[in-house]
Amino acid sequence: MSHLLPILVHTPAHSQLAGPLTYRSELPLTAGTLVRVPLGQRELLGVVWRADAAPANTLDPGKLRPISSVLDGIEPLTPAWQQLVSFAAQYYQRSTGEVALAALPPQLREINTAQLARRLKKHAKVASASQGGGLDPSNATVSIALSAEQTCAIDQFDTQEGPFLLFGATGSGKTEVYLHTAEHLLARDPAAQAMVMVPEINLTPQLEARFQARFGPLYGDGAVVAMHSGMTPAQRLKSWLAAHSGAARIVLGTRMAVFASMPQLKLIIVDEEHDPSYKSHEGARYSARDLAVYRARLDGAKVILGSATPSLESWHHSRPAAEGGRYERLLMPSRIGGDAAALPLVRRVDMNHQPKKCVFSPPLLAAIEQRVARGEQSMVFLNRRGYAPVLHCSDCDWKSECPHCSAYRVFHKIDRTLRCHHCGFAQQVPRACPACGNPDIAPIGRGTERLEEHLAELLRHVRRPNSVSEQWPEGEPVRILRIDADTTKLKGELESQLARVHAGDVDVLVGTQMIAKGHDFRRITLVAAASPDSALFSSDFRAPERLFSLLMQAAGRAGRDAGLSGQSEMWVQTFHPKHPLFEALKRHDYPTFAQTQLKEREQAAMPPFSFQALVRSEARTQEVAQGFLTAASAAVAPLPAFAPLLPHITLYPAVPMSIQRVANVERAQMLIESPSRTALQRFLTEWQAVLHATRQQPEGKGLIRWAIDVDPLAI
DNA sequence: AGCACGCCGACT
DNA sequence: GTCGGCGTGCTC
Repeated sequence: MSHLLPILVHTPAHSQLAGPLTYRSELPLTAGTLVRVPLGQRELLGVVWRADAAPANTLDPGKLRPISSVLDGIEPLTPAWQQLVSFAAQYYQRSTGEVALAALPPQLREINTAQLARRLKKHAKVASASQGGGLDPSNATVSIALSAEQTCAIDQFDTQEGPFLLFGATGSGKTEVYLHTAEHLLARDPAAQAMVMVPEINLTPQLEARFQARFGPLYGDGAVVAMHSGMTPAQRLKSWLAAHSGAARIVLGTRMAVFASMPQLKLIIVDEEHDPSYKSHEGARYSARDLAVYRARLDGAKVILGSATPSLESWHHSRPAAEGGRYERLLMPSRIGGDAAALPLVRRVDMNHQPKKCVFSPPLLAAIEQRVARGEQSMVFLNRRGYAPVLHCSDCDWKSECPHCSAYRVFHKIDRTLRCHHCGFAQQVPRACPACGNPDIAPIGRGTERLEEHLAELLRHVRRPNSVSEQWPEGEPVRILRIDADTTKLKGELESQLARVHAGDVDVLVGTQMIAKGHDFRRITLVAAASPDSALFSSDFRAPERLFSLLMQAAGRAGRDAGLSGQSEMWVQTFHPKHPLFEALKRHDYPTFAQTQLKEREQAAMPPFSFQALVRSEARTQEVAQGFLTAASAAVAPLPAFAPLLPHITLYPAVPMSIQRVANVERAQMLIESPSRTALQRFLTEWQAVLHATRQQPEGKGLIRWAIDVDPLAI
């Protein structure tokens, strides 16, 4: 007698195939088993979602198709993993099939059973060969002296349940705490696994190296595996199988790693938990940080969120339990190395009192020159790449608008192009104004390219004193290096450029936020934010939080070498030196900043005191994009299912997105807000059907696509 | 989402 | 005369 099984395949929520599909199988299969099934003309990877009875549905059981094959050799996915997927799909309003299959390595979807069997065989051989390399963990404990704060944090971690928010200043040794907690865990439980998440691929190599150095000798080279989108499909499959089989003890990766199958997961670490990169921007728009906390509960694992500038959400969750907090705060306010390793002095330059239109204020320039003279390194960052954000004709007022987007094309002097940073459209810079023929078209504003050029000009006469050579009898010229997305497009370029900085082959580093994050520059004693003001008055209510976090992280780049930290400085050029954000920055005082921000958020009923979702729509015209949203929200009122929900929901009008047109597609959005997460969830679940139906209505004609973003980061 | 089928414009 | 555009429709 054959069994009927509900099986998930990759089908989007807005198709009629939202739920699991039913297939026949001669053999009974447990839930979580990976199978291949026919769907139409194709054969797809599927996951058996439940082992027992198939759901009653209207399909004729005689017409159900049989499973093609079972991917034996791969253990079924665990109930906890299935629950994580179910929750994520429901919370982020996507189909379970889409989330489940997107969480599996892409190569698993393509591979057939025979290929897989071959891979597994190879895999097993390699695994058994490297097994012998491990030492006895008990006598190999690496002893690095911990600070009192680190010891205290680790003790708290050991004795409490969590979730934990590790609030530690940059340089306070958070990584060492991560290593210790993982080490304890793996030594205590020979099967236990740990997951470590970092926000960006760029940051994985250095952390991976540290974990590999610590755990490789104990558990063999295969014990630490990486998971991020920069890996080849084959590498990803390999890591996934290692994690799934339990061979990998530590999985280190970006947000996608939160879905890794780890049957013995006992510890999750989310480093730089405030970083916006943890929020996915396509497909299911999940927050890996939030899912990590949820997953920890499902798997019975402990979770640590670490940051020097936590997200206001996490900070709020870690308020005292008496006030309703749910996270334990672990505090590490001091830098390692005692008084000598003090945080850098923050200097604000009031640009109102500097020469008009100057880019580098005289005092900042003098400070940089001083560092050069002392043989120390400086770092200047500016949140805009390219040479100038706009090209402008003074005669006819022509500007370098992108023909496909509602944005200016950025002037890149290096290859004399105008490039749209939204759609990628690039052209050679015209010799004269394309509108009126005026040859005098000028760049407005500045990006990192121009900053680098300008700085080189200003420092032209400055000489480095050391290593006096015959070629440069009066000392060598200043060496400036620019690092941004343009200089690091090719693989390995970032690494080689960072290596130059570390080797001391660079005096001044210029770049975007990229250089402010994570990289551990030992010899930098001056960090400068060239022009951070724009974020102060942004319409995005999270802009101040992001700016503060960026500046704190940047400040943390300075003086990491204890011997140099006494003289390290963070410079901020601003027209608003008395702004509370900079006041708090000067004192390195995140708690006060957070308190002020949270108070404002509470008064304005914004997250984390309310819950938001965004529906975005795209069409050829703004009218269609907005019309669809308006129609879908209007359709809600007469439906009885919404009656109990509507009192708790605020539906805002449809508006164009801040960059309204990208690649000739008009974009609109609608904000939905509620003081109750549950009410918002219920509303969205009901509304999905309405949105789908609206697409079939006249108002949906011409719509390209729509998507729901729960807990959006930018509005 | 894929992949078919299906009906209208510029090419070997 | 075909190749190929993307508009509906279906897949357990």
